[in-house]
Amino acid sequence: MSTDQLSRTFAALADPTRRDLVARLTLGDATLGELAGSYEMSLQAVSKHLTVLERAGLITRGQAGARRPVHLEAAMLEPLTDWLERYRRQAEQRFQRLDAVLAELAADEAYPDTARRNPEEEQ
Amino acid sequence: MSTDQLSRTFAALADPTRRDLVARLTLGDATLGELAGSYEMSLQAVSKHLTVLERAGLITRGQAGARRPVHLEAAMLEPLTDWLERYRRQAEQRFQRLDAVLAELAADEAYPDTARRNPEEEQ
DNA sequence: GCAGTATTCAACCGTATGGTTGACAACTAC
DNA sequence: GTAGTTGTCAACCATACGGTTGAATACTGC
Repeated sequence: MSTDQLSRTFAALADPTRRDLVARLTLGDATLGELAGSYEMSLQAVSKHLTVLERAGLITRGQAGARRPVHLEAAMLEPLTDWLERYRRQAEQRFQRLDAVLAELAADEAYPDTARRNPEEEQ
Repeated sequence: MSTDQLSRTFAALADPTRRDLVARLTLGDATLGELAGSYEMSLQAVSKHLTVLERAGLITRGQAGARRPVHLEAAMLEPLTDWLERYRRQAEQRFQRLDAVLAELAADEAYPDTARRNPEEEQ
């Protein structure tokens, strides 16, 4: 798993326990002990999951004495949606261009004298 | 890395090479050979990355003889944006509710006789 | 059929991941 | 201070991941 920010964040969400932690934290901050109660694994394992989320920037841990409330940094989800939307849109646009090409080919079929343009390869 | 669909898809995108492959494929289908030329790793390694993307449903491989054109299934990006948007929005709403609570506390400060409601814990 | 090209399969290697347990540290409260 | 609670650190283990190389398979074109 590579070390750049986007990779770390995608990787952090590639685990159902960590996604559940994020979902849980949208309802409000919580301590490790509170969170760990919901899972059938050791408290230390949950703490490791939180460390992964922290290194991805998705959470921060407060320092309120012995209790360290975990806080979700939901803004860090945006780069992911940005990336996903960018390429989904780009693929969609290409699909529309392909539709146009096919329509043009159909037109060529109907009027065979029309010049044919190269249908593949964009910048 | 757990085996559910969402986990597989997030995990598939948690690698810069695979994200680059997805980006590349938004421009059009390509064969393994064409794709592998762009990376400083063996053709077999790129093929493994494609297998990961395939198991996540993000690509399909055609069967046109010896050449097997790789096709992006951009629609499979949607469940990810859905998940991200859902929780980003949920966190945002909570933040707005928190703002409301703080405003209310400020009002209580100004008019101390107003009854105080429990500011924490939602469903 | 044969030569060449495109892709996959298999074995292997180093490192990262997700989990465990046990010991330690830090803070709270009496 | 001493106890108790909360969280972290460290060592360890099994398995998965990302890469390599070498061999095998599948198709094309003569």
